[in-house]
Amino acid sequence: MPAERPAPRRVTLADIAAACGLSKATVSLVLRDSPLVHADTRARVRAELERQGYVYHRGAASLRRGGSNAVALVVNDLANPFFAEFAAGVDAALAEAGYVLLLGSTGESPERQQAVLASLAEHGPAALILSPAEHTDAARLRRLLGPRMPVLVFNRALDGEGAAGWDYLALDNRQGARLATEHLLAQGHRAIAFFGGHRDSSSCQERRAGYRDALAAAGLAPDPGWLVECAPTRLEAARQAGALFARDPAPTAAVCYNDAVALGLMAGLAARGRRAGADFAVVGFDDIAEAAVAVPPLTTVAADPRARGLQAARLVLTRLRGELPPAPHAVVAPVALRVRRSSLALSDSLTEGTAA
Amino acid sequence: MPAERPAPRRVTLADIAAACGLSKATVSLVLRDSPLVHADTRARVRAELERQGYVYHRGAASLRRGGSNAVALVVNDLANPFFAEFAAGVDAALAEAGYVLLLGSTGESPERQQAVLASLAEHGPAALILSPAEHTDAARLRRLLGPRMPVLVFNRALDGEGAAGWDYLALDNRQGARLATEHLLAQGHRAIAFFGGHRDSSSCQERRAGYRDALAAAGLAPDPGWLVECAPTRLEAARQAGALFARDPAPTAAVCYNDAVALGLMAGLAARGRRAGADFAVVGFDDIAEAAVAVPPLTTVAADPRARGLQAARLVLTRLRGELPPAPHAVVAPVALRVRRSSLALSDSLTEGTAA
DNA sequence: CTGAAAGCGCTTACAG
DNA sequence: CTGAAAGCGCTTACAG
Repeated sequence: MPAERPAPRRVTLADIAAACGLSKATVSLVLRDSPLVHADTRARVRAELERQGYVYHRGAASLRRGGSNAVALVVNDLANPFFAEFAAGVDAALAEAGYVLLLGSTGESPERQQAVLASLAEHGPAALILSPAEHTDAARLRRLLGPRMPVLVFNRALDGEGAAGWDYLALDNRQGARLATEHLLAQGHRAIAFFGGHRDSSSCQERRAGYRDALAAAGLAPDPGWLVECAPTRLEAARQAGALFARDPAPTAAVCYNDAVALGLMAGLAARGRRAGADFAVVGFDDIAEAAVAVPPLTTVAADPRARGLQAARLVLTRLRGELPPAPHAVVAPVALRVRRSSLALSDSLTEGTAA
Repeated sequence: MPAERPAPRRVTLADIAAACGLSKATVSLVLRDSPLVHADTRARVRAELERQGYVYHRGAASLRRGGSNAVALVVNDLANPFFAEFAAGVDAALAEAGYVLLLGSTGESPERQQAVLASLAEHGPAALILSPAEHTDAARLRRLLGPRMPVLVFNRALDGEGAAGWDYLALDNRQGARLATEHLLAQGHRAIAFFGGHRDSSSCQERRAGYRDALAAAGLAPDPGWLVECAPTRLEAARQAGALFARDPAPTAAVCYNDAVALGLMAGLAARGRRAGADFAVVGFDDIAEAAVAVPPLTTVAADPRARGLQAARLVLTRLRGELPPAPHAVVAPVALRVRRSSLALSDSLTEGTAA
């Protein structure tokens, strides 16, 4: 920006010190509320700081001290409500603690993830909260981040040597899928599919395990044809809906990998003349905002992403304060079933109930 | 993080220089791809950089050069899909240009906004993209940000001296509301309300102006009772729905301040036994994801927040390159009507059409 | 094509 | 309670 006046130099500690007839050292102590400084001096400095519109230069301070009040957050897709709410939670907790958020997103690409992290790492964040892209190579990540950066892995497990020593916050995927499946069993469904997700992602594996747990506890074995993979997006789910009915006996209900898939499935069912909640029961996972306003409203497993974000940030802050044991800390966040109308028993009708 | 080994000192330019038998200056030149350096030297340095896992220290570089590759983005609420998608667009464009995103959110509180900006400013971002909180005091903001920070104000106009010289990117609110209103007129509605928003926000004023434009062009004057204020949230809108029917003649359609309000109104209508799209026509503004899956699908004005984010970031990057005229640059982004089923003429039925 | 030196704005022992 | 000096890791003229 071309300025009229010849670039009004930035106000520094030296300016304040000179104006007060003090040394930079003393002004610096005032800035950090040192009790060493005489109250009168402090007041004088404070006034001058204010008068000149001084802005602290954190870069310089970080350089000198070797530290930073920035925390990096890298998610897959900020436009995904799950991650947006997660990020909002992280941001709130960090801001409260006086930290600043450096944000990046990867679009599920390990390559972009590497590039984004390299760029963020140059800013020397105090810690990293990472929701890893699919097929992340932990060893490669570790090479980039070095041995000392505190890392909290969120949502998807990272295996191998690389991830050793990194903290981990996950949803209780297994329990969530178990609850979802039990709910359908309780409504009389016996032929229950698990729909969507990629088999090789840790969260999908865990959710499938919970699904199997519940079936096994009910003495049922899932028909292999009831395990349908698809990308965790609405569009793909709508396209794959037909795969559920390829076999005989076809399922009468499905536990879905997540809400996006569940909503896509509901659209796919409609396109086939089937009504979710009436002809076919559906349960999702995540409880995104749309779940409540879908028609019929979607029964789902609530992950409370904002609470997860707060939790993640607090974990990291605790780690930074050195108050966490050195061993990697793994936390599994509880999850709850939110029952709505997409998962009625086959015999129930949808004509009851009121509009959303 | 307590480390086993006694804190393996960070690798610096000096280390690389020493290992290569060169000076720091030369290594620094290699880092910035200076053509001055001999190709062999460059290769040698590159290899050593890689071997030692060197990480550039941008803080130090910024301190010396006086510049930064960070851009700050401050929005009202990251959990709001409109802002989440906007932020995703900003992030994508910045990352592509090698910039890094510093994120903050204000929750519509001018106090928090002031605090968040103060915190971000200490990191010396190259520029700021700000979607201001309601009732922002531009002069106060200016005092905090100083005279030199390039600022792009998004979405809501800031008035007074304070905002002088700041760039501005807005939606074409007036035109959007006009399109929405014309659409309802074309379907035969004559008694059309403007529902939701706060009268004192610039975007609400603009949208109301577009609404009046369209009515005036059709030779109609809005009944004052058809201008209903309410907070731009779903819940408040649902509560206020009744206010539309307080007067006689009651409107048969409403242009809503945004989609959240429109969805709330649809729920409020349902609670009163009226069906949106059949008994009462509704149009929204924003085209959030839920608009397409609502029942009936919501006709709305598409703002394409992701595209706005890309646009905002590009504007700022152009400004930083000094390629924009010094005068403040104001851009009004076009907006388009997305016709769906919530805005049918009263006579139409909802039984036609296929599922979303 | 490469090096020696100064300096960006802060903080931190160390004196006094 | 306050000050002088060194140094964090880089870049930038200036020499050569």
